[in-house]
Amino acid sequence: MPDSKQPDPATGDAPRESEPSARPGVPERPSLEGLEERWSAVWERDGAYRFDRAAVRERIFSIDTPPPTVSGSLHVGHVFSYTHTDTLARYRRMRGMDVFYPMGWDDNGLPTERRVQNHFGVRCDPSVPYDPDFTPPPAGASEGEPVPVSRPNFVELCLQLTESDERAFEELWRTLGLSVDWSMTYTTIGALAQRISQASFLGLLARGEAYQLEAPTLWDIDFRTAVAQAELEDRERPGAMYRVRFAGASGGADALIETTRPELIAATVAVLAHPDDARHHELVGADVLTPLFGTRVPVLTHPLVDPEKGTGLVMVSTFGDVTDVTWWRELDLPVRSVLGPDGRLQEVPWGSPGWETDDLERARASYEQISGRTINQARKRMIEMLEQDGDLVGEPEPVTRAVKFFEKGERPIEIITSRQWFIRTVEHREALIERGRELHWHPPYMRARYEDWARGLNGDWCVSRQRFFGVPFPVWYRLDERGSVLYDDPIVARGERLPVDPSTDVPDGYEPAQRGQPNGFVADPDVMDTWATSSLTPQIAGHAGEDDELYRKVFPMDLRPQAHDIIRTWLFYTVLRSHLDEGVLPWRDAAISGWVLDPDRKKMSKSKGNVVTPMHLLEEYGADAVRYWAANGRPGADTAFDPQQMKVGRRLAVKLLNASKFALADLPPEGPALNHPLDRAVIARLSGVVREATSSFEDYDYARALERTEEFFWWYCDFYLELIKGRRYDPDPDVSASVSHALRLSLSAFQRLFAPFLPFVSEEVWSWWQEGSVHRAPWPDADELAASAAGAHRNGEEMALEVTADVLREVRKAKSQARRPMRAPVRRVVVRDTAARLQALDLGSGDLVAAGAIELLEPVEDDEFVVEVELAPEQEP
RNA sequence: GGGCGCGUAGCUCAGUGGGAGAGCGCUCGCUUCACACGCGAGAGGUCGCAGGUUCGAAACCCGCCGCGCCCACCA
Repeated sequence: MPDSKQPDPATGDAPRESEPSARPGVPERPSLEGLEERWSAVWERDGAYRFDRAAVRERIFSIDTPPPTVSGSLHVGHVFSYTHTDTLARYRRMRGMDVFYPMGWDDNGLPTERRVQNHFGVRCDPSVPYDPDFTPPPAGASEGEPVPVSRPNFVELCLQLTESDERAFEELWRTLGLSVDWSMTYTTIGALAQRISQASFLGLLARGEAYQLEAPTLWDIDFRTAVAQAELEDRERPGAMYRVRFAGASGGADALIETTRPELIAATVAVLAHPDDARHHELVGADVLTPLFGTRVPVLTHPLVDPEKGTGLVMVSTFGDVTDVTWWRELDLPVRSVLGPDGRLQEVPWGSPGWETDDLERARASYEQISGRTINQARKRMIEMLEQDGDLVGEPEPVTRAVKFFEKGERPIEIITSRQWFIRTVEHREALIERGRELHWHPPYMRARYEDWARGLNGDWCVSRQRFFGVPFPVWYRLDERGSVLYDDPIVARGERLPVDPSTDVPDGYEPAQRGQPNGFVADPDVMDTWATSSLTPQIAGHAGEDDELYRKVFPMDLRPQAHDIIRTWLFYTVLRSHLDEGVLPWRDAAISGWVLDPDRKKMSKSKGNVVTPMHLLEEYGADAVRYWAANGRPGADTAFDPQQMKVGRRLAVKLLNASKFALADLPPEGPALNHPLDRAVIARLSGVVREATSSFEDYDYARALERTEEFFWWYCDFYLELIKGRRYDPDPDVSASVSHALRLSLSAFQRLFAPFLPFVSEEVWSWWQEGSVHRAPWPDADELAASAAGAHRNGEEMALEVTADVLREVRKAKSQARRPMRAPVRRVVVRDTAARLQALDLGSGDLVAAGAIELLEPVEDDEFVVEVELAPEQEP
């Protein structure tokens, strides 16, 4: 409860009655309840975190915030890493920087599509015409087949759903106290992001850095879209190794190969051995026949073949895995494609060119058995047929192997030939590695992940996706007089028209009626990989091409914060785009966060069902407490989810409330200088802590800054505040003046040191006695504090504080062991110690005898520190 | 198979050349004039294992073991 009659703690003056003070004074019973709501409203009202675009570049600190994927809800892992960034932002702001800290929402892409399909029970069908009056079926109502809707209708549903998610996300971030400038928010599906993505793409196309190619592509058979190497992950899957006989053609020797994919025998184009493998020398150069189909395939050699595996012979099919693609390319083999985009075996023209066979009837009959079936069904049937024909040799051997999956997919990736857009990556590999070395990594070892990834790239970045909710490619194709698509010379949109949707917009010089007609045009049907947009977040956030004055002030950015799992995607691609478009690194520093692990040290993920949602944590422990837990996670280190740490954080916040109340409520007037040794000593130590916290923050190590501050703060409360109580309440203003001064200095520093971590409680205690927001206050100055405490070290005063605390600890121990209260009087304390320490003790003995209720303090010179405590006899009740 | 990280008290983790630490948990005590959302005290460790460098190693070097992550040509 604010008390307007009490003296103003900052000045000691009585508040002016006529002018209601902005400073409410120290409340009777300070509390954490409701601080989030109260202060976030004030910060919003005052624009506390508003970016000031008038600032000069040197005073700007710009942050390339990760736009969280808008699909469902944020989890505690987001809270973790976004808190790390926020502490850094708040530190820089207090250092006087104008912090550019926008938020983005990554709403475009597959996760949203999937969510919309499930939520509304619809499916996108681009052949359906747009229905302007379409209303979706009520959520959960559709039991049966999903309703086909047009692409524009589908996109509308996506926008509708993401918008409500984004409101919920913003609400959570505000409750957590992220100091973002909410007037700068962007989305990856918005017009700005679309324009920048399309403009960048057209630039790359004009410079030959983007190209279109019909080639074997990583393909997800469920989503029916191409995916990129960076989106693959390995999953262990049980399988079996089959040994299969390929009969020698024209009476030659048989070849025994081993494969896990017998369903691809019809797609086999060669059998390979290692060039040095003597076992197969006579076979090399001959032809063998595929079992069941009788296709002639050559036996060739290639150094990648591992002679140790199986028989040393391997079949090459188009395409079973990425190695097949290498062999196919390097040995210039033909394509025999059996797998369709839907993951079923497709019709094959046996007997026509490329599908010649020594036994046409048998080939057709065999293929009849698997045509139209799924991969698993075809595999099963093939094994049965091979077994019947005696071409399956021995027993299949069960194996567990790593299979590549699209990270969001449910069935293994296949490789299917299709026309896709690519951005050149491989030829820039060395330059990109060099960019990675220019970047300052926190922690430094994270750079290895970047370099490993860059070195391991085996193809250019496939950026086209056969999906709907994304940024379309701004191109059309001409149709010839027969209506065939002419891919080689796309019509590109003019820059002023961007963003365009080629499926509804019409290219210059054409009429809408010419769409799909002979001599007319068609739209490129694809959208961009979501990373193709989010790799441009620095440009999007900075409004490149739209507000170049702003862009020049914030780009290249100062900081990219993100988690380590997306170094190969988000970080790598952003470096690539900036390198290709601007020829610079997109940021100077990268701060890499770890993951939140569940208590069993497993990664939290939706599929494991161990995800913790954060809102109830914020409600139960308070935002500051949750932030405290997060800020304890070292940069880059995976950290266990631990509500216990949140309780500790809450304790710390309460302690700051109470210590501030003790120090500031009815504080006597301060003197001009610190004239007591212990006051100078504590400020000298505080100066060291500020120095350490500052250098930790400069090194992006928020966790160390917090740890050092916290450690000293608890010590300060337990020892210094106890020691000075006598002088604090002394009615003689000459006695209390120095301690009053020290309390102001120290509390002011503590409140500011904690502000990046505990923004709500820090603002609360700051508001009791200071003008303005603590988050706009200058970061404590170690040199200034050291100057206030000048001479403390030289005069042995720091030692005085140390020895005084040592003795107080011994006195407390004696009382505790005697099971007496801490205020129990002590008749006599004998302190044995070195002369230097006894001399120092003398400087603090006044506070010591008061705090310990000591009647007689007796120093005795000795080599070893020993304290003898003689308690006064217990009084009878 | 390669790379990176980690291994310190029951738990979570600091500590990078000289004394083995913190918080939580546990035990005991204390209505103390900021705080019982508190205060004080205590028990608890072969610093993964083995070797080396050094006057001295939890720390530096070599090897091994275990855990995690990333990557790989995964047939």
